[in-house]
Amino acid sequence: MMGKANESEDRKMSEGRLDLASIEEACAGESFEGGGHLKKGPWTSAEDAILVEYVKKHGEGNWNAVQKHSGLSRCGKSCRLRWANHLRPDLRKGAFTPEEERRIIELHARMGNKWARMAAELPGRTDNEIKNYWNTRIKRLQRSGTPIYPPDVCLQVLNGSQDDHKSTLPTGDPHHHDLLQGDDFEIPDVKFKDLDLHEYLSYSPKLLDIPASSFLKQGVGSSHPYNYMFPTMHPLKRLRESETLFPGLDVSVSGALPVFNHYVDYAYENVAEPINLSSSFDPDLDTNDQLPSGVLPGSHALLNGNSSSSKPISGAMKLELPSLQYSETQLGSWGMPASPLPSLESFDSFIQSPPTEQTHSPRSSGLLEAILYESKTLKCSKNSPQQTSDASVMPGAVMESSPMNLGEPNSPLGHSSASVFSEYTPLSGSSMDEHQSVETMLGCSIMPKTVNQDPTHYVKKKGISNQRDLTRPDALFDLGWFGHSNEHGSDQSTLTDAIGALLGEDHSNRNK
DNA sequence: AAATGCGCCAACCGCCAAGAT
DNA sequence: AATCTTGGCGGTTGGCGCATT
Repeated sequence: MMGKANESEDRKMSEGRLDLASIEEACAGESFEGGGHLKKGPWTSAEDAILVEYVKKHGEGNWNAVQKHSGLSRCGKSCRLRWANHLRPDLRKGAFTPEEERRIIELHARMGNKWARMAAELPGRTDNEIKNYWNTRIKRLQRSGTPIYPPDVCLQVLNGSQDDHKSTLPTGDPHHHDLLQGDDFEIPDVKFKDLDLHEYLSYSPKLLDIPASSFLKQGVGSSHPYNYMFPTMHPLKRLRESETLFPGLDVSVSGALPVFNHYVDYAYENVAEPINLSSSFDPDLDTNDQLPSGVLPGSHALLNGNSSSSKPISGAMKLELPSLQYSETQLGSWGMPASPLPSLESFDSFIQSPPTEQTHSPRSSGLLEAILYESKTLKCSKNSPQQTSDASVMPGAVMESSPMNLGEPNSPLGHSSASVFSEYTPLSGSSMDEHQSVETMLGCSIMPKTVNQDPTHYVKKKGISNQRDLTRPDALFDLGWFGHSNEHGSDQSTLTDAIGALLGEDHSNRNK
């Protein structure tokens, strides 16, 4: 494009070869120079030269002074971007190497769309570059129906994040940064146990007839280069509200909702009344054709009271479906026995991937998150006296009576859970009133944990909450979802139970 | 050969946080 | 304390070039 046209010249100029004639030309060419009009659009080599010269003289920063000192009719912002993305001498040009690509995948798995932070991990690369790369890659995968994260990356992230977080703990090695280097957040007072994820996932091994560890590990070594387990998650935009949404709430708790952080966000945004949230998996509705019209299978109907549920699944759904690809073929490629796997429908009930065509969207909830979310909510539903569902009954039927499901066909909650989990981006802030609603909605109280007596502690610490990308696959670990037992001593067991129940449920359904 | 679609990527835009005034 | 300025970040746009039809 524009840049391409100037690419060669840009390179030349960025190498420091100034052409004074070009500079004059650039300045002269700006008829509006100094007139308050700032040029936009592609940079010319002459402009680049001016900027390079300016930076040589004055160094980086104070970009708004560029115009004043150099006569360049570009806003400071534009100058900064141009310098950072194209003129910096330490820039590394050219295509990403395979190592870099893998690194990007890993980083994205950990950080989400934190391009700048990712760029910091990739010397010579810019956030824009990475972002572009990722976006095009997403599109490609979207088209091909391939999940985003390779299983080995997922595993690495999962395992690695545990380590990483241990390292971020007060007792951890402060020099161990690895992929989390540059994270400006901490997890204060979060005590990780030597807990193996596999314990959780193997809680109900019968269920899949394979150890849950295999579940995760099967993907490693898959011959499928893009046999990814986790989909791309759209991290919350800036969940600034999160701090105020959960005032005084232990980050390990508020943060321990990564699975449905979008949901929470969403809920805060839209839920006016307390609602009962439980797993909405309805064993009786585990096939699409049995569903009431417009109702998505499983838990996702739960959140579907509205447009999503009322409109045809196809089409719009395509944009919201998880990128987890559960084609039998792919499952097989993960090395997992086909039969022991939960039926597609079963998994779909978790993650709302309609067992229809191979749909794909990188912008969707991940399997692990979905499972955990479901399990968590399931547990919550069991514990919540407000739940209309019998704990012994498969969760999900509840949703039929969910106000958001029945009463508000146009409620935004009608989004599929997948979309809610992964896609929904709040349009505005939320209120404390809504906070209350969500707690109720979740069907279980989110127990505040006084990690820091100052409820604004995390807010003050440059966005401990909002900077942490809760949608990252490892967010669970980051935030102590796994291996973190709060003082209520319930998280771990709760989760374990919930997963067990959930998996068991799934299992039972599979055997139907 | 022309039309169309898609990939790539530079640049812009809006928002936000931090610092300065 | 309020306002302004600056820099940074993430999302989006739009144009060029290539491939396909």
